Amino acid sequence: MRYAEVSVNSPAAQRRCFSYSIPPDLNVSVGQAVRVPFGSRVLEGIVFEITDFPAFEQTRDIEGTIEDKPVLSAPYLSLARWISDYYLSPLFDAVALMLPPGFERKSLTYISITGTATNVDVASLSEEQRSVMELLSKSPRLGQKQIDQLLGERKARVTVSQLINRGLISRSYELQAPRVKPKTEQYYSLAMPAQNPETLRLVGRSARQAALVEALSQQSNPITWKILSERTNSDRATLNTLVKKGIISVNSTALIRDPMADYNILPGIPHNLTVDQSVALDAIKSSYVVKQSNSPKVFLLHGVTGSGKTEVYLQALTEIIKLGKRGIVLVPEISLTPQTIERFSSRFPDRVAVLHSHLTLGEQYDEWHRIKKGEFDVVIGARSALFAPQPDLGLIIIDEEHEWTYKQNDTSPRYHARDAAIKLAGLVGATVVLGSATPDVGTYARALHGEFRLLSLPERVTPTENAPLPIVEVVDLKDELKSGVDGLFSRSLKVAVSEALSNKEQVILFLNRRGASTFIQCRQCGFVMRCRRCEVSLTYHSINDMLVCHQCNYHRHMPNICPQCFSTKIKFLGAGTQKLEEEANRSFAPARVLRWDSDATRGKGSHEDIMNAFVSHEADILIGTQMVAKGLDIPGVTVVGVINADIGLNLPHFLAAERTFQVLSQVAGRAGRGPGGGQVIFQTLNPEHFAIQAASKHDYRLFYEKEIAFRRNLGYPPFSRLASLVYSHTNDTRCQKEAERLKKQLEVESQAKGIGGLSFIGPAPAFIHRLRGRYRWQIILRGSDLSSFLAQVPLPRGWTVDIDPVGLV
DNA sequence: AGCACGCCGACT
DNA sequence: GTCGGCGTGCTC
Repeated sequence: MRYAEVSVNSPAAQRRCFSYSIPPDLNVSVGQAVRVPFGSRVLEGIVFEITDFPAFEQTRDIEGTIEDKPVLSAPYLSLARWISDYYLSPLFDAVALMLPPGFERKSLTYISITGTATNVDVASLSEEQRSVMELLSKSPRLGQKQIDQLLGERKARVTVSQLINRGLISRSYELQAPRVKPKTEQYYSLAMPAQNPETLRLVGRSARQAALVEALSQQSNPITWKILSERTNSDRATLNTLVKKGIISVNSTALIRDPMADYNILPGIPHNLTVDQSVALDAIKSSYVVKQSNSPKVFLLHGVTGSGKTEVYLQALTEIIKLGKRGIVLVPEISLTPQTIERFSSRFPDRVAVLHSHLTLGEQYDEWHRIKKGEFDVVIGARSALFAPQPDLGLIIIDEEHEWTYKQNDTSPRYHARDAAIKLAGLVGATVVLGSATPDVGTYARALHGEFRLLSLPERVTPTENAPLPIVEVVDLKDELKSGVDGLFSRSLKVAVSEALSNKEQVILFLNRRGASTFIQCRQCGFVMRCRRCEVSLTYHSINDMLVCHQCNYHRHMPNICPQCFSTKIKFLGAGTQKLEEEANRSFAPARVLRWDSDATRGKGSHEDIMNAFVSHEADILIGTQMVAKGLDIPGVTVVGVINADIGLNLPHFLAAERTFQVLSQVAGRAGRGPGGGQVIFQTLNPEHFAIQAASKHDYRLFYEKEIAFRRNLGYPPFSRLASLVYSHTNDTRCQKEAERLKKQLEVESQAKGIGGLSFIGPAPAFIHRLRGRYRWQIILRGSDLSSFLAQVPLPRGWTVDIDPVGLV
């Protein structure tokens, strides 16, 4: 007897496999999808291992296979295992990332009437029971869902159980039918000549059938019903009859749902490389032939905006394709625009697949299967495209590797695509190229330590030879206030904008809105209220007029005067895009102002539309939040103003400075992409803050040195690892109690196991304290190997774990 | 997730 | 006494 270790599609399975026996007549191999009994139900599972000895003694038989061939290969099973172990997610959640779109199938419950139900005493039944029996008398088998709809879920479950106990009905379980299939189109042609005596005999006296046969006999090639029905006034019934009689034959042809169908791709040619680009490309190329060695196969391509990283990616892909291998390119969701897709497709016409969540399920399904067949050299997509089944994978490129969107933080598994990519590359022997103008501090540290290889592109390459990076002016808003300037625009910004407008040039005004109006800052001296222990800014809660640290739960009263300069001008800061729009209209009339944020896009159409309107100079000033910071080159823009450069600094999170630096660097890169050069103005209350200084000087190294020192002092990553544990419950007090209880338990367990270097921050209310009617409290763990420690501690229901969290939870 | 079991308060 | 509320535990 042989046994299979199966990852089962049930949250109950957690990170384990379950052991099943393989019936002798069933052919099962590793990576195959199977149907297995689980409790009273039948579930989908993936075979991880086949053994002679089961890990668990009482095994049940595998019920059957779902497809003949394995759906996952060995490296992907290993990757799923790693994701599950490292991010502490259920194994099947990790597996599900790699399955074909729509492959995951739920278990469905069906209710059928039993033989004894015919002569039942109707009077002995309750009203609900009677209504269920009545519904069942009409159709012998019903989905549990239909009964839920009739009575409401809770009542339905109870009533069904009662009827089962009385032997009147029974339950059965089945796997949901596949949600997507290959799309086919039917082509019709005559199976025998129209004038054949046999044909005439079969058609008989039917005029309609004769007309249809006649119409088809005019066609030399098989045609679709759609076209056929336009040429005749036949109906489908006639067609079906003729098919049944064997006069007409049907051919099914697969129809590919192609997301690239609407693109008109013109082939592009490689650009000449600069010296720096060539050096980078050669280094990447040389890694292709190295089998597996000590030298890292991960590269960090650090290049300022406009330094030609994409050209290096494209040529690195060309080189890997020459070796008969293929690549995957990950870009942040927001950058996955038609422009980006065209840029890659034009270099590899018809050899680029696109994968992202806005495709229909059918398109995703077809792309996935074509990728698996090896039809594409390059797959481009957002985070989850990493798991595309690209055969002979040789190169993974992650553009803008510092972007937070590479971390999945809302649903399990809470994985980071960069780290998963490095793991996958190790498993298949591929090279990884991480690219950024502002690398993640952790990534840069690994590159400096030689774990990754650092490649630099310090110069801009633009059509207008060596266009320098724009000059950034940092304006101290405290000075403006002292000089009596009221409102959102400093004197410098006003002058710059007015000049640009009179030259018929365009302006972008950037407002960093995240976390606005919840922190407290002195308008006189710029002092921000922070937690003494955590260094993060305190968040204002109007309910009790208190300031709260969202990491350690430190509370204090709202001060009336600034603790630093004793001014009374201490208050919440923050302005919305609407307010900015109004003020821009007032100050710069008659300039045309266009607002770009999530509110504006909801009403006026897509991001595309707004962007196109601005590019074609239908507006003079573009106002926006994060969205305007992303990669579009608009030659007409000569002035970029950042209204509140320091708002990001005050997010209650240790990544606040890094985030601010990244956003400001990106914004500063927006200006001066055209021949006229550009001017950037940062307005801030903290002109001397290193994140703002470094961004204004386009100096990554300056930022990095200060930031890494800060991280070292406080023991934050990369000098430690973090895990965030969030407990969610409808009752706030209970939430707090449970969080405190678990913290104590974790402290006790870590001491009992002799694990040192572990510290606990909190418990405290999570940044988003209340979400969908439930309160949330969090504990932050700091240490080195958090996954293996936490794996040993069983967490009660209601807890979620996030390893290496980014952003605010 | 689902489903069973078991333990308490409001009714025929 | 029983029905039905929901906390707890189990699924190879």
